[in-house]
Amino acid sequence: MPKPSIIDETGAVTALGALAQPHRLRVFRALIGAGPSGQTPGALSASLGLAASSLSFHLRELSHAGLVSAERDGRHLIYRPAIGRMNALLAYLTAHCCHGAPCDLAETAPTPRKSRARACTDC
Amino acid sequence: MPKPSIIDETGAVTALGALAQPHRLRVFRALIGAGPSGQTPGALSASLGLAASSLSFHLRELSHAGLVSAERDGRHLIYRPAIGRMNALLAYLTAHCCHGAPCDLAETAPTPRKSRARACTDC
DNA sequence: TTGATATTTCCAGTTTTATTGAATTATTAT
DNA sequence: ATAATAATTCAATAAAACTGGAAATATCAA
Repeated sequence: MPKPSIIDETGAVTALGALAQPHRLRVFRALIGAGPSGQTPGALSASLGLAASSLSFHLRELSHAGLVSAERDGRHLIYRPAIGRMNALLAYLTAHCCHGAPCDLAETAPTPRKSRARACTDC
Repeated sequence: MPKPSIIDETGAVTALGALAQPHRLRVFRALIGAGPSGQTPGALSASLGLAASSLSFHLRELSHAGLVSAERDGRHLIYRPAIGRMNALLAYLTAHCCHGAPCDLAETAPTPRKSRARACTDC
């Protein structure tokens, strides 16, 4: 189970910024699609049509935001999505920015009897 | 009930970018906190300590992303959060960027019997 | 109409992002 | 050792974002 960490405002801004770029969102989605086995920059570069140096720049942004991790395997690097971090971002947005309706999925799910998370933690 | 619209990749990038700035995230959160009655730029400017022109710039970004709406009331403008759009963004991220665990809140909720939304719609 | 208030638009300056090719580092194979 | 592969870092540049003051716009009040 991915670590259920929490993210603070600064972290949320950084993570949002990391995803707020067409190429980077594609890279991240590709890694999500790849699953736990991850993908190498070479493969991403080929499938997304990005210059190696440009891709490297974007991977660094994602990594800095904590949304991906990298591990060396021989002369390859393997990048993997940090799902726990993504969930933390979603949880932050749901808690602080989504008054009234946590998220569409939860909306159709039956309300848990115990403590349904309040929409906006601040107010 | 806020319109359950959907958002495409471009829209998601724009919305993410709108929230990926400290001042704008604060502005948006303040509007969420204000609820349906909204807030005027003057009030936001005062409470957040932003220059009027700077705030106006940020409100335009949020508005352009569809995350807030504005209505004139006398010589005031009233900005309100577009919760439906925010939910659409959350839904997009959950569907496309959150393999394995839709979101922390849903995680603790009982799984609906019918069709639990697949984690990643693409893959 | 004149004046005051609320807000946006315009503008100039600064900072941050993104892109590309060349150089560099790391690893493997011969 | 040498060459080849995988990826990053560096440097230069172009484009976009952010800021704050001044000017413009819209509305209300006297």
